[in-house]
Amino acid sequence: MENKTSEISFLGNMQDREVRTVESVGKLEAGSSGSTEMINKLAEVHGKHIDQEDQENSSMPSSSPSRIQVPCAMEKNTKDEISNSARRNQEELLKSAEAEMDEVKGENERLKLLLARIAKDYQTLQMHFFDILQQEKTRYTDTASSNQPKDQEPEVLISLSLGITSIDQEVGKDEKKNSNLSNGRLENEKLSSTGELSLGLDCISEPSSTENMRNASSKNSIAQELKEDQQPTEIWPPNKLLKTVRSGDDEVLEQGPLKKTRVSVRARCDTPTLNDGCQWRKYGQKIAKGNPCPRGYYRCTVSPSCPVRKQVQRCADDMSILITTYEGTHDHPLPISAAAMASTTSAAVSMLQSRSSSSTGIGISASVPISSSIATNLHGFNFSTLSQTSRPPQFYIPNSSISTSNSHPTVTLDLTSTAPSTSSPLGRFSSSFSSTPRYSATCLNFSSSSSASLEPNALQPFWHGYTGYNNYGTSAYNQNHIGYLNSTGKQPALQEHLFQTYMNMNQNTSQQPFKETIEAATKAIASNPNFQSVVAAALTSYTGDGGGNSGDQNQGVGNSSCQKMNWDESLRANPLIYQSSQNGIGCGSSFLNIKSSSLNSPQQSGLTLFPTSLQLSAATKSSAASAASADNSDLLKL
DNA sequence: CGTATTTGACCTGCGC
DNA sequence: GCGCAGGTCAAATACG
Repeated sequence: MENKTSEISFLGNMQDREVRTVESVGKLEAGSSGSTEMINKLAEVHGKHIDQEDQENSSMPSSSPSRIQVPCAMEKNTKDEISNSARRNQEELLKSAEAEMDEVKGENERLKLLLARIAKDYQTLQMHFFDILQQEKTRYTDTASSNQPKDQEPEVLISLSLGITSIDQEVGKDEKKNSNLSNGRLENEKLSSTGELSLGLDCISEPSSTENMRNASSKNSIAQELKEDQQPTEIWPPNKLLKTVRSGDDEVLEQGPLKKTRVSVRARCDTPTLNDGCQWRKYGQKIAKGNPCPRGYYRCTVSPSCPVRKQVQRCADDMSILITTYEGTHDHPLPISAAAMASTTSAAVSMLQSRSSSSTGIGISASVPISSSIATNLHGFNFSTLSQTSRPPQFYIPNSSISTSNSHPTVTLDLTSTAPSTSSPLGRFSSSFSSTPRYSATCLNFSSSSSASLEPNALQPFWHGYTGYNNYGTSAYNQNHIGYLNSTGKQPALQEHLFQTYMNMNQNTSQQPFKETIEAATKAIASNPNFQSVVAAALTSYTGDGGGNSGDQNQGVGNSSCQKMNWDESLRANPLIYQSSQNGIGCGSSFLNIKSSSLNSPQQSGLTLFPTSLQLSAATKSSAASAASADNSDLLKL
């Protein structure tokens, strides 16, 4: 709405400019020897007809701002007194004014069209949002009454729309696929863990999100315990079965001895860690086999009980690439920067799970629409389960892939899209599977559309994210987060040393020219740590005081709990917002868009899981234009 | 002094 | 059962 308001204001200014232009022309004519023809012409252009009689008879200025008055007596006098040269000059001025007016008029028309389009988009989005809410509500009612007898808590909405999968069936096939495709790039990433991955927006207490998380729970539990209503999703409390998740509790979903799905993000990042919108505390570091760079272990500190952890490691082959692996589910609301990523990663997880649910998922090559905020911001990653009914705009991330290991599904998002042609993402991601045969997996190769495809909707997630977080205190949180990262830019000495050494070595050699300006711009934005702050500032400017979290911005973890509580209170005080934020509805949720390259399985289950979002298309990997157009078309479908 | 990071020890899971 | 590797814990250390 703020954008629209801005457009309206801008349009109003332009209209005012037009009026002023006409008025100035009228004054010019009135003050000199302007002919009545020109005056009429001007008036007609402006949509106002000035008849001859008015021009000749009226001696009083009209009260109407659009009416151009020419004193007759004065005009007659000027005809006699002003020379031809002066008349020509004024005619020239008149012509220039006409031209200016025409230009302004054209611009005005363009702005009108833009405004109409924005209004239409907004209306569409709003309708879509309400539709999602309605369907979520309906689903909650249905599942609570039939499928979830154990859930006594009304807050718990159980929805099986996402991730009811059975990966087991594909394990062998996946292994075979992986062994063929492996090349060693992801050797650093451990792909052994399985189960559910859900990071980000989805709070456990949130009904739909809880449901979604259960839906996203691991293949084993679903396949083997399909009849059991509650699917535990948390692995840290081992072997405990989920009973009921209560709203507002710090409890996390518990699950059996199942491992969680992981989402691995590969991104070129010159900072120690990706600014993913959360606050992390490092609790360990290990030298992983085959990689000189140590792997850092972080846990989320936004909430004391938050089980989400991540692993950060530089890629052995290319130390400019930072591999961040997320695991777990946030039990707290997330800032907008993190929320913007939630839908993307959840889409990736959903992709994995939907694929896994299929019995014929050998070697699926698919593209997953990724929130452009990932590519443009690289600041936030959340794994929130999505409502199957939501159909947010889709964005494509180059070189992203989903790889399901043997009972250890891993989603890999490759954001290192600078040189898609240099190495196939398929081969790149398959390497780890050969090196770790026990983790054989099917590599879901996402389309490697160039980053240019992200351009058209670059800020779309922020728009959506803001709509879902307008009471969230996003500004303060983001700024706080930025300050935190800046102040805690420390890095493991070895890792930093290795990386800095690498950067120094490649500083002169890695600056190969970009072939596409857009791609260069996208990369620049992605690598710019200040981009988030700019976006946050922009959002703040739109929202004003969006929430009560306008406190210290540069404080780190110390005040995070306070802010978290504020968010919790704020969100829970507003169930609608809270729900939407938890579902990622308002965060530019992205959905899977399976592309046709070697798509072996039609993914009936995937379609079932994402009836409205999953699309089959024939986009090619290198077709940035087609991807962009697809993005636009998807946006229109909202 | 409080908090975050470091780092060695310990635990766990998997393969042989 | 043993060894390896990943992952976690917690005391020590660093930092503001």
